[in-house]
Amino acid sequence: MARARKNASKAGDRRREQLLELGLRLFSDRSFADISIDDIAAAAGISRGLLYHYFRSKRGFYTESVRYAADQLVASTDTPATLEPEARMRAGLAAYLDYVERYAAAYALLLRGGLGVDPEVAAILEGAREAIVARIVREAPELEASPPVHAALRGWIHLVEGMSLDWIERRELPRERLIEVFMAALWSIAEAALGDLALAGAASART
Amino acid sequence: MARARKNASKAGDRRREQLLELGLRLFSDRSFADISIDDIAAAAGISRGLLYHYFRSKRGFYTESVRYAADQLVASTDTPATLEPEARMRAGLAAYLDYVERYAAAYALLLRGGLGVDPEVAAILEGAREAIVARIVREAPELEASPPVHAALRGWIHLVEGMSLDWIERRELPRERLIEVFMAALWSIAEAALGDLALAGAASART
DNA sequence: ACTTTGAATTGAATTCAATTCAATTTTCTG
DNA sequence: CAGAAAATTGAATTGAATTCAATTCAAAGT
Repeated sequence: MARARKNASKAGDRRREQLLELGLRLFSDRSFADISIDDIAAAAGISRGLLYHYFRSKRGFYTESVRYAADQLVASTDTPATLEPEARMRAGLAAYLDYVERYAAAYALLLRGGLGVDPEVAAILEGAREAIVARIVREAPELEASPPVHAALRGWIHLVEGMSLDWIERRELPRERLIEVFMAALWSIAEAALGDLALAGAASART
Repeated sequence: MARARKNASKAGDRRREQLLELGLRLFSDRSFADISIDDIAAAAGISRGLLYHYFRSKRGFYTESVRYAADQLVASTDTPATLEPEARMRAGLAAYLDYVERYAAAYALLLRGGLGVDPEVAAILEGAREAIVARIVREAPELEASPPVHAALRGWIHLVEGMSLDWIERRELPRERLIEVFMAALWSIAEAALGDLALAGAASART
């Protein structure tokens, strides 16, 4: 029975995941309100009721789809610890844009959730941002972990998110330039948040 | 009858506006889904049906509340044309933060699309951003209206929005420093978007 | 003052979609 | 194979949004 449970649960997990991937696609095409449980069930080729076996509610399904995308994103931007801080930062941004490009729909879903939405979705997004901020602070020796730096980094992430979203829609900047914008903004924002010269050494050192 | 029409319509508009203000308050406390038409009607002291006299639907009511807040925000950040460009920019940001502080709830509502963010709400936000970008370009002589500059400015607005939202919740930075961060970020982002030295003169001139 | 007209207002009736649940089938294990 | 647990279904329920026919109200013209 132990194995049964385990197998069953493994099969169940796979199915769950397939459903979440479907959710990603559906919710990035049409809005939450425009999609009914029946639509989802039909698209998945299962019954209405089975969806409730896997997910608490329609909203729960949406929430989990968002969480799924957020986890993917955070995981896919992890970078090798062997790189120098600045190179590592660039590598992280490149990986971020890779994700944005490859899973444009999932990324849009994630951010279309908006800056807030319902508390649970907001918490998921906040968690993803916090994970990225924590990683940057851990990796960038010249940024001390003070509240101003945190505020600056969170702001910077909003910039990255907003410009990335625009980028997949309009392609107004070449990819490399976009990364340059992110790098330049990161330093100037952190510097300004701390006060005039606190980071001057580090900032000019990088040039 | 001409006067009757006009009066009637004027009274109707006033009422509509009161309802929208109520909507602003309600929707920033609880989420769209958590508030029923009956809740709204009860809070307004009117009947369910009358709400449908003034607004197409529950969603329509929400959408118009958002539009109302967006218009307020854009209007309240207009600045006197008599100021020098940089001072004008600072004045605009100060006005922006004034709005954010005074109408924190409305501001939060604005940036929270709502579950799944329907296209109409997204369009309202996009429109508000575009209005602000257009104003900045019009007022800042050193920014030519090229696609890269537009992309940079839209990104910068996301930064401003995100940090402002954080700011009212956590107050990690003093107001003046926040404005400094915005100013510093604006130049470095625009500069980086254009390419290495295009704005160098203007950027250092401001210091 | 009186009638007409259209807007404001109501609440009961309808509709539509989410959720629940008891029953059935499938899948695994001993 | 028996029998338990999980997967799966669809009919029944529920709750909230929307519609609408009826009523009140306020202003305008006569």
